[in-house]
Amino acid sequence: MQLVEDHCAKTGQDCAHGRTACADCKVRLHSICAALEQDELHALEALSHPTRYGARATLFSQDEPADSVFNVTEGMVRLYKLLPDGRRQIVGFALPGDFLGLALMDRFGVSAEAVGDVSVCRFQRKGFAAYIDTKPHLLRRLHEFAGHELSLAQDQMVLLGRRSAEERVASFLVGLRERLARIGQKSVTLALPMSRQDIADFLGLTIETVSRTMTRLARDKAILIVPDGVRLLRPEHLEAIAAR
Amino acid sequence: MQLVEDHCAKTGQDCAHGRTACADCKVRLHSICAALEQDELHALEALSHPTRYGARATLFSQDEPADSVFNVTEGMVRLYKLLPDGRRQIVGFALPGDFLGLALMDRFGVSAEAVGDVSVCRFQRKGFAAYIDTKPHLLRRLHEFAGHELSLAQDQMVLLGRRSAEERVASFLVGLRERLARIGQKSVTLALPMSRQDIADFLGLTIETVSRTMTRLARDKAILIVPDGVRLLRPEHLEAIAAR
DNA sequence: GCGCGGTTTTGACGTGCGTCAATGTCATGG
DNA sequence: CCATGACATTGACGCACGTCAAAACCGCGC
Repeated sequence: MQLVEDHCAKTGQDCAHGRTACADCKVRLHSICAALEQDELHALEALSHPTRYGARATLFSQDEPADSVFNVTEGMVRLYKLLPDGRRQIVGFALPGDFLGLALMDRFGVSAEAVGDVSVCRFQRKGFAAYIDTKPHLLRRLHEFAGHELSLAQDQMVLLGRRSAEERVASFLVGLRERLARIGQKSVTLALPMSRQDIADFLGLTIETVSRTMTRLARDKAILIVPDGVRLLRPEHLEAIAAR
Repeated sequence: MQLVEDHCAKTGQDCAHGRTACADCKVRLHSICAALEQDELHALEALSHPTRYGARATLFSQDEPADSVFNVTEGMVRLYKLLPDGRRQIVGFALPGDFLGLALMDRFGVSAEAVGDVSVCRFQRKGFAAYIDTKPHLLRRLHEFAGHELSLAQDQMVLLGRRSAEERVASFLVGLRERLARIGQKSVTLALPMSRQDIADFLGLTIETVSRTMTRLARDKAILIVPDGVRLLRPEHLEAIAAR
């Protein structure tokens, strides 16, 4: 996943580090931009509709026709499924550089909401697909990306099916840290813009269990709970719990 | 997912119905063969190494280099992940027509074992990739297939994170029935070649809970437990529980 | 038939996490 | 400054599912 670095080295821009979008590359195709030449990037950008969403805004919702594809450029998006009785499972959080609705047919099957304020590049599905058809190597890249997502989903299955509350919370923190590091934020202090309810719905727990578990980790000096986030005091310890 | 039907109508063979492979199509590309012309199918078949595995044989295992791609033609394969302490999560069961190792990079991250006896077409990853590069429409198909798998994985996350034991078992039975129906076995009597331990590890439960839950469903006359399988007596009832 | 090993079922009991409810924290706004 | 409301934490308690252990079942070989 050094792809952005590649691209940035090539263009001399720092679109990877979360500050601004490239002057020549508003679209944040972190995981695939290295496969694209400059003119291809521009072509893709020309197709995109840059859009902003406020906190809690809905990008799309399950069972609705999926006529758009999104590339997140700023902020965080929660992807979730609702059961008829209101139970919710968050199936993922999308960060800058992530694609939404890529590997989809005609329905999403998943809903997406902005966690805080969010910027995206939206594409008409049809136009996007048509462009991709002209760039086979780009399609391969997208396919690899889908494989990566599938692998994350499988890890999440293990977490939900077989791990204790403590292991879930530790994996969550460590996993988030890794993802943030990959897009240029390598701090040991993690921003957690999502609510405890979101974390609980992601980890298959309740608010209370998440809260108690974090308190316990804090008591053990593994983390420090700060406003809107967490500082990892003993990342090795968390990793040990997560890898268990 | 009527694709096999399309292909079979075209070729006049009945490769879809689980009896034999097509005379002209040993490879069972259920989900993609409709995208292929006859000569393309033959080209693909020429690349394949038909292989048989006995019960419990390992097709590949997590952390091992993934140099092959598999197309299941007969039998059932369990895909699972192991935690260091031996806990196991089955992330899926592969049926005839399914691909294994498709959307993968250099490692599988997942292990695969034959449940009973299994036949597959194995491909060298490199050769397979090279062939696919010459057929962009085939790659698109594979990509759609990956999207379908991702969607199944997300459903499984909801199941593991938010559903009761009864809901898990009912969804499992109904889901398996649907998948079997799609490959031509439309009976209300399901073969369950996998052990209770497998079912438990798939559903994030224990053997005992699976057993008790099935017994309860049987007492309620929703199912009838038969040797190595289950007959669905009131599928609507199960579907109601599963959809809940 | 009988014994044997593996799997499944059943029962009695334990516990990790869920539920319910009270309390604390913090931002917002009058 | 206090009132308000949203969210997070904490505590007391309950329950669905896990654990442990004892049958029961089911080929399979002799």
